[in-house]
Amino acid sequence: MNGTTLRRTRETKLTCAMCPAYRFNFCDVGVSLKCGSSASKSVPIYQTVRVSRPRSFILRDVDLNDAFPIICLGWAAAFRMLHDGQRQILSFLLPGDVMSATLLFEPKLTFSVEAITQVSYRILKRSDVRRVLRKSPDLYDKLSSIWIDEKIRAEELIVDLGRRTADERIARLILELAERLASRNMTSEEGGLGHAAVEMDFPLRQYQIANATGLTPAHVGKVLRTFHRQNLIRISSRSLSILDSVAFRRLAYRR
Amino acid sequence: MNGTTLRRTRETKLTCAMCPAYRFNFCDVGVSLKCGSSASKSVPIYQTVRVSRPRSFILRDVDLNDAFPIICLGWAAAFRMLHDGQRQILSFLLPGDVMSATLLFEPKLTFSVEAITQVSYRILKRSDVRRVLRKSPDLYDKLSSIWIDEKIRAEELIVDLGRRTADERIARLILELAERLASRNMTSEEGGLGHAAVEMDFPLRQYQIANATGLTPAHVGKVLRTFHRQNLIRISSRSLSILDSVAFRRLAYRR
DNA sequence: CGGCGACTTGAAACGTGTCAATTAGCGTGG
DNA sequence: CCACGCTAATTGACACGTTTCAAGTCGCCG
Repeated sequence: MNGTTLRRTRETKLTCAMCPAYRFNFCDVGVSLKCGSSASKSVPIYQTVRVSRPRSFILRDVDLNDAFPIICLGWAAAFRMLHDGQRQILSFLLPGDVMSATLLFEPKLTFSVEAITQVSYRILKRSDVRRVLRKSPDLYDKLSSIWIDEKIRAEELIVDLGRRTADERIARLILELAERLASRNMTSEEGGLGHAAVEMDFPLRQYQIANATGLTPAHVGKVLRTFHRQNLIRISSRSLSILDSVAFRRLAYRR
Repeated sequence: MNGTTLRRTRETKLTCAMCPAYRFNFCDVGVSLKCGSSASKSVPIYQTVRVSRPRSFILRDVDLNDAFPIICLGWAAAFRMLHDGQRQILSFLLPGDVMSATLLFEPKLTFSVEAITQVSYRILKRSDVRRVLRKSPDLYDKLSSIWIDEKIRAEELIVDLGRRTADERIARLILELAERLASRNMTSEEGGLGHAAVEMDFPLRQYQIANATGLTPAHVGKVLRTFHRQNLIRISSRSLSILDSVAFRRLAYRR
């Protein structure tokens, strides 16, 4: 049985040691909780690891469960659905991201999460996490950066949707993802001479970009095409390169 | 010296007992911290009370201070400013609202806050609040609802800006404010027979509605006018009535 | 090979923005 | 108390960006 024949969501034998988020040390949650940053001794946290296929749900907003899931591998999208079936993506989730920081406090979700690529994720028990937190409250401060980040990204998305053009929104989305991937060592420099290009995996479909930027798939396609023609970026086979990051950034920040 | 001749921001003798947020018992923060919901004895928290004039800054995003401010009276707006001077309002702040929940964890602001009406607010010392939190960590859960609310409203705004028309955005903003005011007993029923109208203070300028909904002042005016013509709402002298809340709600939620 | 989903492209429609001219409203100062 | 002056609201003509719709291509997987 290989990855592509996975049926639905299922549990695997994947351990933390195999998880890139943990290995590259950007899975702060796991590290904090297991190493017990305070003097308190390590508290055992029950974990399961699951794998979801592309386009399958990972969490539904109606579910009430005792889970605190963290992405180990792959991309996912947190989104809300409207009555008419339209979607608005609130954020893309990358390896090391907690799916929803609010789960620290309430077992309620404010959105659903869907796998974009194949996604493997660990599920900590919410009650375990809360128990650890209660034991060493200084962890609150460490974990607070998680939801502060969530909040900041949400606010930035509000500004994008409220006040920026399609070109700016798309450019900024790409740059945001590039930065988040870079901080995870998930980008590579293609050595151009004057200006090195940055390359990254980019599994997003145009309709997903549209759902994140409040645009139409058709229009996203047109904008990406103009970026391409201007030699700002190159997209091919689920991979994206920022060719002229100076010009691209100027476009995104409108100065 | 009366209220209208206030110069700039200044301190007053206003006490908590005079603050409507406290009196009506919707200032959860003050109540929790002072009553010490847990068994721990009440911890003294240093407070000052200030008054800001309309259109004056209450907090600047560049400030770094040790404050944890709570609105007692009046309306304010949390917003981000773009390079070109444009603004995007992230949320309106009403009596009882904490200005920024992130101040619980970091002395950094992600936005600025400006007074819309005259605003009186209490400033708790951040370090005091944190000390109390450390003493009784069960307060984290009580306070968590504050920033979960913040987050949910941010997400709803994202959906509005990304996926809804001007009419829907404006109608939903009005309904959101009506609900938040109602929960504070700050609305009144104008007894219509079949459908009672809901009336509330509404100090927002059209350009402020525009800055919150990602629209243009001119267009906001046109939409409000159509609402008026359809007898859905009535606006006069800083006061708004929802005349036909059924039809208005249908408009806002597009079914 | 067939079929489906994703992407491309273009024409036309639509919603919202832009701009400018005018009016209304309100606080301030004479 | 009135007049001034600023800010907000109103309105209309027009421009622009984005959507809508439809037709067609491409590539992948079964």
